[in-house]
Amino acid sequence: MKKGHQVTMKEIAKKLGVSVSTVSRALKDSPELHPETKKRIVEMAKSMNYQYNLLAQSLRISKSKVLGVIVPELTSHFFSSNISGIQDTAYKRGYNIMICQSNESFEQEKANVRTLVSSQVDGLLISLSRETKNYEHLMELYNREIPFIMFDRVTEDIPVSKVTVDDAHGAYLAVKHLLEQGCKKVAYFSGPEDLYISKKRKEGYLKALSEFGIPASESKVYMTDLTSEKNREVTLAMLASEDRPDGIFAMIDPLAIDIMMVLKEQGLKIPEEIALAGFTNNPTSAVIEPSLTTVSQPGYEMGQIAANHLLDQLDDLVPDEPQSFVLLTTLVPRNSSKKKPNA
Amino acid sequence: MKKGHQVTMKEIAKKLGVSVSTVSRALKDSPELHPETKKRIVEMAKSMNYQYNLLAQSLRISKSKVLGVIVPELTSHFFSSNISGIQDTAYKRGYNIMICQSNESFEQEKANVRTLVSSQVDGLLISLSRETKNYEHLMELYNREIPFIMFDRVTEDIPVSKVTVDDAHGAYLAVKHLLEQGCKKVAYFSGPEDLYISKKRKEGYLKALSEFGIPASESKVYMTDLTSEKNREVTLAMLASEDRPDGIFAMIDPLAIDIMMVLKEQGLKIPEEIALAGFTNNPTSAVIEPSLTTVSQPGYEMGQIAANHLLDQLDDLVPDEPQSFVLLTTLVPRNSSKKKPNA
DNA sequence: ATGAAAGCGCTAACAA
DNA sequence: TTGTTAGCGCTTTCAT
Repeated sequence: MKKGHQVTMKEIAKKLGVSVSTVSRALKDSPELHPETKKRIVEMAKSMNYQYNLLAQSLRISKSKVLGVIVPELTSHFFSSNISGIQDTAYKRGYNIMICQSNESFEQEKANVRTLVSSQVDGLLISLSRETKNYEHLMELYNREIPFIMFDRVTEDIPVSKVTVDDAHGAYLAVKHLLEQGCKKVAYFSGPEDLYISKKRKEGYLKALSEFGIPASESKVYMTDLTSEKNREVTLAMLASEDRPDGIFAMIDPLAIDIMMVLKEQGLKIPEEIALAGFTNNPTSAVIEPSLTTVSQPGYEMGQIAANHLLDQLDDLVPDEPQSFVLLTTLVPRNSSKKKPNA
Repeated sequence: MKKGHQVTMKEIAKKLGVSVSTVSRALKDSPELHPETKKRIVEMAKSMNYQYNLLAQSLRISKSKVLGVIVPELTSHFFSSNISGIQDTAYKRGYNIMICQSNESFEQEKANVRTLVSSQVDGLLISLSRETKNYEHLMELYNREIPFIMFDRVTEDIPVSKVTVDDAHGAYLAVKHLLEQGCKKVAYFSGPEDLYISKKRKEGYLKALSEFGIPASESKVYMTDLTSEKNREVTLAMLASEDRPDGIFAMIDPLAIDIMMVLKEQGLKIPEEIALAGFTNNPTSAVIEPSLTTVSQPGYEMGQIAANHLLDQLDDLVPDEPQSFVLLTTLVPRNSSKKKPNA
């Protein structure tokens, strides 16, 4: 299937007996043009159904007005919120976005970076895959001075701007809340150890424990690769453990929900026998039963801020020095943790 | 912030004392080249950190290898599944995707079409906004012979390929199931009347009723604009109605879930007093309580099929005639409707 | 097996 | 106020 012919400036010029530059100027609404000529050209363009060729412009001005976005997966509500924020913001500022998903694969992520760079995106917004522990591909972007920033799944090893939430504090709020509800033995269910958010949220967990004078124990930290199978397996292992926890803080909501399913299936009362809190505030968490206590993470706003900052950098509206944006999280107490009626 | 310099073929050519055409041929692995020259060039390119400029290629060959995608919203699980399928497929076949969201606005959708066309996408995949009742912008694409196809939210007024599910049949399955469970008065909760899926699913609803010898009544059809407020309002109106339904088929899961919330809040037993079924099979539906009976709609596969078909058209692998892909849906019976233990 | 040259559609410095 | 010209980075036909 071949595309139909597209009208070019050249054709408009010919029809009107003017030069292409004049057409270009008229269509750009340049002031140094006779209003009459401008009018004729604009009208002719409209009548010929002229459509600007952004590709040609991009090549000429060495700017594509396209932002590349790489996320681990498109179907997670959190990431699609991010993208939504990025897309709306970019669009408002005259940019389009090109999207890739790494599917949590390091190799795929590297390939994504490559194609987006080849496509001449003006900048990139990246959220790292679970597998990414080596940052050479990012270092290369950095060395080649291709503007990019990271969000949510970031690394501190690369000196670029980052947009995250106060992961440690959010986790602290959740765990503190569980302790305030009377939990004595709170477990932390964590994703892969080297994930930035796994670490940060653990910090908050430990801080809350220590504040309540509870000695931390590695036996209360449960690690999963975040697949449903593993989540289930680890939860069952926890239930079978000698010193069964009476409260759980899960690193992300989907994990918390998997845990909840197992607890319910095993006939445990939530929150009476075991309280539960997550992190993200996915839509599901509000409607599940019992409703899930969680920490809200403003995905859409993160996307907006990330995109605006990157575009500000591109437009030299802000200094080039990397900046860190840390968004606030808030605790959303719900029934999965409320042991006390007044809480 | 300015981007760093990018190496071009010209520079490689100069360094090696060959012509640009030779470099181009080497990098394309053209057979009519001395293997030795080819090797030298490829190695030089690597050592100079050469990155292909897809933009320049696109302009030259009049193909961007980019697909444009327009969806009503990015954050819905169904649409992000579609996009995921489209992205994976496109990527595998050497294409990138550019994404826009219409935010359910007709004006925005028209603007999206315009920018994507300006960006010289090779083809478009479109799912219509709720507001779209006028198809001139699509007709223009059609007349300008820009390949595009529609998915999920389609219109029959434009002769292009479409990817949908058997909406009517899926709805029929759901309603039949409710009737088999003993419901006597089944209501249909519908989105905006002129939406393709509203109409199709109503067809299925009516068919099931007639098969069970139940006279259809417009008073059992409840219309909402799908906002949570309106959903709630309409549900309350239904509960207050004289002849209260004992079963509800909701056009999409999010609507079903809003309805469920109101029913639970009003103290109604689901499914005993009122049974409920949705359509889409969102992840939430499986974990909510009671779990929601629904019709599964393969979003990812729809995206794959849509993208593959469009690319097949672009590559002349299939005839240009519009084709309709109707994917099968299956009933997913869950607790929100199971009145009989053996069902 | 390789090079020269034209050109994709546009912009912008320079000329007139 | 408008035109001429060169060129963005690449591909491809036509020579050699």
